[in-house]
Amino acid sequence: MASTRDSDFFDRVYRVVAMIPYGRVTSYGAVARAVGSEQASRMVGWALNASIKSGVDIPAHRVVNRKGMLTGKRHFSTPVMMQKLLENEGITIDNDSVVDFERVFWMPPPLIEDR
DNA sequence: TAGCTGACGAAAA
DNA sequence: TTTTTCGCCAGCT
Repeated sequence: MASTRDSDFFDRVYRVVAMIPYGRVTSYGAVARAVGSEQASRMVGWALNASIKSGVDIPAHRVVNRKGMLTGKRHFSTPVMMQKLLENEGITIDNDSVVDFERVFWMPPPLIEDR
């Protein structure tokens, strides 16, 4: 029943990030909004960080801040890893920022408590 | 146990 | 227009 909120916030973030399409990016705020806590944008990044440490395989590199800046690249194995992954998907990065950000931006739908 | 930090965002001054 | 402050929630020390 309804309820998948065993892990609460983090689990929701994982799910939203996991559904980001290939070659697309989204922002922390957008994810936060999708999970129901628009103001908790800080936690989104923190959740991704925790996910990496937890071994959860999610495209965290597709999540950038509101400006399209790769602020979270420093948390990856290497600072260039995030940019490299994005470029590998056809996204152009310039000065640690996503070029045509609004064009590749993907707005996550409201998370439906499935399961 | 209690307090600080942290991958952001938006509003106010 | 730019800079600063507050809010958010959970994990870590």
